[in-house]
Amino acid sequence: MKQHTLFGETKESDAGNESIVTLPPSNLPSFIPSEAGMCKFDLSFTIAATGKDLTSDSTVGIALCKEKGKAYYVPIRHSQGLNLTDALNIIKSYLEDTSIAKIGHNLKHDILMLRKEGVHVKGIIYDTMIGSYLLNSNKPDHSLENVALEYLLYKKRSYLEVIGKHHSFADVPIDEATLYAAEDAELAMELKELLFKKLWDEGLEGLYFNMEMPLIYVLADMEEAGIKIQRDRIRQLSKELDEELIKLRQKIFLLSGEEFNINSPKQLSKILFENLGLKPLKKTKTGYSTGMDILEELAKSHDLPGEILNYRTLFKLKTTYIDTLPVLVNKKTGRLHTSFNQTVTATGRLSSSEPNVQNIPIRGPWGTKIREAFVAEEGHILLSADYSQVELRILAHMSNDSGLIEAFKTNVDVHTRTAADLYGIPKEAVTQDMRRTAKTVNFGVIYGISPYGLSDTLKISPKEAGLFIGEYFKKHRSVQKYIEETLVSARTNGYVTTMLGRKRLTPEINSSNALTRQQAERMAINSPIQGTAADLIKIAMIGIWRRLKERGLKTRLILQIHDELLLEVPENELREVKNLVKYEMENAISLSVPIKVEIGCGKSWAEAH
DNA sequence: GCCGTCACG
DNA sequence: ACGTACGTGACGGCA
Repeated sequence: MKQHTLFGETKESDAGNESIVTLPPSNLPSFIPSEAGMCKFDLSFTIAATGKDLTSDSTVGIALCKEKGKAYYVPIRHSQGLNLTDALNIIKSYLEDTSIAKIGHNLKHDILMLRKEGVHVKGIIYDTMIGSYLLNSNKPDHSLENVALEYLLYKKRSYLEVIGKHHSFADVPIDEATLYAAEDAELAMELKELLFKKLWDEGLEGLYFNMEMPLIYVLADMEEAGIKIQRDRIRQLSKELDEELIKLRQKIFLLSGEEFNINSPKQLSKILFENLGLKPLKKTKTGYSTGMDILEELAKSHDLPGEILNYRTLFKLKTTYIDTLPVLVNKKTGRLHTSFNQTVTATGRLSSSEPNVQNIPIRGPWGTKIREAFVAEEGHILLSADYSQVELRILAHMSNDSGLIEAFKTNVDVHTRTAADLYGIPKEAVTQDMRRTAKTVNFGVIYGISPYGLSDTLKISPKEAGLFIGEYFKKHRSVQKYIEETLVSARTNGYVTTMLGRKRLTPEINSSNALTRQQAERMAINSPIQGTAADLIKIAMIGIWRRLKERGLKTRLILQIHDELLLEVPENELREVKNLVKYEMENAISLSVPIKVEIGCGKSWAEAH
């Protein structure tokens, strides 16, 4: 059989090699693929697409680059060029070959686009976008334009410039298209060399190769899988909400004495603070604040603020979820496909967009109703697995605080224990109110506590808040010491790290502006904790994904919500998958306290969680 | 395009 | 006098 080759290499057939990625069974570092001589060569590639919005995106061509100055453009759906099948066969012979390492910028996107063409990228990958992210997670933009500008001092021509007066990329003359697409592939190849060295210098190579790169495949599968929602159920909710909103509007206008746009904070301010003469409690940049905490306070002296809050709740649920989710259901799959963004957050968490599946309502009756519309496919069950108090457990481990460690080892309620400490009473005497206060303090510690922040949340004076904080640190000297050490290290190194070595730069930590400096200090305290929790669940996701593949199970990971994983499980796999998921999550890394995962199952997300 | 607001962890 | 809890994304209003 004749093999297409672009670079003149000889290609041995590797029939039967079905492995996707093969990495050590658990944890980091150890093994750098192309350095270990596992790959024949590195190949940089990039997809040229029609652009527009993602749903109607279609692949026009693919550029392949083996070394600088040596790149090819394979037209797939270009107005001029190859027959589609021939083109795809050439592409497959490279991108499905596990003995070739692939380089790209935002590979998950390209991998997913190619899957729609029946091309399944396999093997070792290097994503330069994620390289840039690991080097500085504070940057808001890791696009190829930006990264090439920062590291190569190269100003790319904009996509719109290339399209020019043509209708789409498919109509750009093929010579020009080749230059443009090949340039992207070349840039990624150059960036890989440069960023790779920097990652190695900073000790980030383990995180890169053993966590973020494998995770690309996991996230691609999750996005591709999507989740089923019951559209008729949501439409029903929309009708109910409409009726409620109409009633609320009338009530509000009656209380206000006039009609106005309730959604306009400016118009609302006039009603509240001018017409009704209520006391404005806080200012924003543009006027008086009408935020939730303020309206809750004002609700004590007038009926209107409470109704405004009710209105806002329902309006939010309707516009952001009820009316939007059905529109985003994919026509082909009938399911909802989010994007999991791997290079957005400063701490190492994922984010989710279009739609954001990480902020689907859960509280209140409407939260339940909305989550009831997220369901398992026929013959399947949704399984939700939740880390319990994961950030506090991580704090216990990182600070090595004997009190916290003992609390988790003996499985007592940690907030109740903190309450007993704070009030100096036995656990049995702790009231619900005391426990709630202690819970807020525990969260506060993770957020980089301050008397002002705590007083604001607890609605007590900063002085009282300061007493709580003092009492907490008296009982948890190790936590206090840990925080101080973290700050010292941030000040001297200019960054903080997670347990797995993920970095967050802290450029403002020595600022002469106290406000700026204190803000940087809170970030420096919070990031190692939030970031370690992010590392933990990422390792668990890769572990689960591998085990599922190993055992040939049909179960799919569907969603990640920071400390929760949602899986869609065929009924007959449920028992096995429950154990598998719990094990991988609880043993992803080893702490000096147990890691606890709670599992729930059901036909809907509401039932499972 | 920014601001205020609010949904989630 | 100053005055913030950490991390996100999406909406409507308004320049």
